[in-house]
Amino acid sequence: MTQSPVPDERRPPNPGPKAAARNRAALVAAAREVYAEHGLDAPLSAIARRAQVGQGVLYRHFPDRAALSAAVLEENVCQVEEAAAAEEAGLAGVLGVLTWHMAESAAFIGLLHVDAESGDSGILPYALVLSGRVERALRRHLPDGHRLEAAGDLMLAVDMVSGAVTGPSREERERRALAAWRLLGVEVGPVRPFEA
Amino acid sequence: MTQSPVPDERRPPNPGPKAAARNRAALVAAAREVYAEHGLDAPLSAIARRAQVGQGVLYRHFPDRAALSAAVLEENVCQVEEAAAAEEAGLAGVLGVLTWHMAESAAFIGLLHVDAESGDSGILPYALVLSGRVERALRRHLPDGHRLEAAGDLMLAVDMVSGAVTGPSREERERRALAAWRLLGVEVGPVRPFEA
Amino acid sequence: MTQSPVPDERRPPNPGPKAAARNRAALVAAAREVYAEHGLDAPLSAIARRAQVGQGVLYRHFPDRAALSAAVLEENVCQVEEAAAAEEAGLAGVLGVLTWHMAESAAFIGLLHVDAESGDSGILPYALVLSGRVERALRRHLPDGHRLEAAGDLMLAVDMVSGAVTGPSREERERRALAAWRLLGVEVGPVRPFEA
Amino acid sequence: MTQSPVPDERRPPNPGPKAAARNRAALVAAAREVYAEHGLDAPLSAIARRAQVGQGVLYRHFPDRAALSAAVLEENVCQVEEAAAAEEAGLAGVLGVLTWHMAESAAFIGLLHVDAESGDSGILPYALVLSGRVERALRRHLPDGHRLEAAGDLMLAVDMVSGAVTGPSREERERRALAAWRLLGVEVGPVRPFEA
DNA sequence: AATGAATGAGGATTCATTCAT
DNA sequence: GATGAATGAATCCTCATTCAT
Repeated sequence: MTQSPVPDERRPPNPGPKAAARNRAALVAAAREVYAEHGLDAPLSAIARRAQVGQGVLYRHFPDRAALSAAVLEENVCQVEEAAAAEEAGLAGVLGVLTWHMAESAAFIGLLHVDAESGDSGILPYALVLSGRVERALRRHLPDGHRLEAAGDLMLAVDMVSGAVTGPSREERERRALAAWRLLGVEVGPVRPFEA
Repeated sequence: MTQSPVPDERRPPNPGPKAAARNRAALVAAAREVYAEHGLDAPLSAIARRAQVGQGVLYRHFPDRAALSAAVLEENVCQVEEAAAAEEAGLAGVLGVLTWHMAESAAFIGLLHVDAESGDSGILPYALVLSGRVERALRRHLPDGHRLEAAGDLMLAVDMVSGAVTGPSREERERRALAAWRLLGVEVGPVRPFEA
Repeated sequence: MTQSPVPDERRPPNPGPKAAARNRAALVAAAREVYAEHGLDAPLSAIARRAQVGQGVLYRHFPDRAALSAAVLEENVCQVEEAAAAEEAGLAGVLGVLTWHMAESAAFIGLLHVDAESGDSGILPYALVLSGRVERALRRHLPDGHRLEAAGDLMLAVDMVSGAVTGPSREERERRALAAWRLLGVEVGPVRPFEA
Repeated sequence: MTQSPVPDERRPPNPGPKAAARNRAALVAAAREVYAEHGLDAPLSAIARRAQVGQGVLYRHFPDRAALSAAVLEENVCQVEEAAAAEEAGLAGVLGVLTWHMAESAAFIGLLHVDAESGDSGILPYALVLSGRVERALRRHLPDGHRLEAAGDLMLAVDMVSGAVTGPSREERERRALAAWRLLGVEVGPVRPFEA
């Protein structure tokens, strides 16, 4: 029983390969939104729909669910790295950017925690890599003798804060994140995206 | 021709209403196990199967998924309350019991966080109630001037620790929880269930 | 993202467990028909539809595609065995029944050949068992000195005949099967189902 | 500012119409391999990929799935015809070549049987043509009074043998083909491709 | 003429939920 | 009150086919 789509009198226009890059970007953006609204288990079809793209396109760009989440997270991590690269940024500044992402999107919160939740997850190894990149970005600005200097403490703190960031609204999430950093005795700069 | 009360060997003997309580308990226990293994999204059918009970029984006792999770969490909270009721327990002691539950089960970790993740959730109000009960249990042993004394800080800390408790193994989870409490500058007693 | 079917104001009646046996039979019958019309790769949904049964029921009774095909084939093999068990039947008689099934259904033709075609197939082991049962049924009536007496020749001949049985119509298939047996120098009795 | 005819390194150099023939050949070869490995239902995309060719090229050369299979079969049939054309070849010799192809490729086995299996198939008429060509090639060497001389018997025998050729390995297939010819009382020459 | 991205229908499979027995 | 079968919607994923470049 071979597949045979309807003889197809009327097909939507095929925008051609030019759309490839646009589609990829649209998918990542859509994923970010959908993840934020419905969590990481949102149906892939919803993401494709929001990106105004066929399901097949999603699969072409991201072979599986993990690849898509990874792409979203990757973007966030890049922003943090760029913030760290700006020489004038102090630790507080970089943490501000990091915190902004935490408040912005439930996805970011969840993605750094994949390790525990899913045994099946193919994100795991990649999440570790990203986690390492975040750690390096932060540690670069960590003053000697800082209370999170000991090995492991820095990322544990990040985990703790992101774990505490729950709440239905963006504002509530930001409020909780700041309170969490305060409890840890860490100063955080203005909560904002990098250079936006 | 007398009527023969043969128990109809094709059907299990009707256990009578006595079984009701046993079933409920079996379901909660099964749910706890299944949640720990497969997370909170585990199929309900798996829980019924593990409890050796028909699917209908599950629905009789718990009208929806939320009710079942709530029942599991309820048990944990009770243990914490009992620990707090034991006069000799200090804050550290109660936190030890709380931490034990966090390490024991991924379910417990997740359940106090439902508020943010699920818009559909009917657990929310109940989770708040339980959260309040945990807070009262802890606050009862909170010495004056403790660094978590300010309103909100106590449960925020609990959230932070439980948010940091990720890791595939029980041991790893316990290790992370203790490290998290240490970062918060809070002393924790022996990690153990209440009176076991 | 949990599954949540429409709140469901109107559901078709649930016939209750009584229907289980009827459903299983309906599925096998439907499968036989659909296989005959569309081949072994026919969509399972078509079979469920023809059986007037939900897709889930199909999966409850037959965990995978192979299990369903096996059930169909099993029935055919049983008929051949019963034909062989009837003492008065000679080899020709049993071959007549076997040939009837070959002509009747493309499924039967294909199922004894699964070994080669599909690497993934879970039918394979079961097909071997069934093949053995057919062989024993036939060999029981094989006179000493018959030209197919040597090991392997009997089932090879069956394979050859069933392999030759192609043709869009039942009649064409029967004609070809008989011609094939004749080429092999084997006499075949009346082509008919067992006791029908 | 002269216009620089840099070949635009991002695009493969336009191979010109020369490539057309090469592509066609590559597709047929790829199809042969893929069919052998995955059966006749293998995805067309896999064939295009194996041929190192875009999907569009496949459609340019072969308007549908049937056309591609036909092309593969066509090549086989040509070999048989060439074998028959070599005067010194006896029937046994030609059958040897035919048998080699049967053993070589599951595709060849299947292709002569398309008539029955697929209602949709556009191959059917072409398969008949090819079947006729094979028959003429063989009959040319059929001695008077041969047991397959009667109309229809010759190709029926071919069908029977090819139908019996199942088995996962090339060797197993060859063994079965030879056993089948033996059962039919037909002598077969060395199993080999034509002039290779 | 070649490329390979986009499209979207279709098939497999899983589960929440109902309900006859 | 328990059982567990039936239902079918929803999701995942795969491909045949088209077509802009």
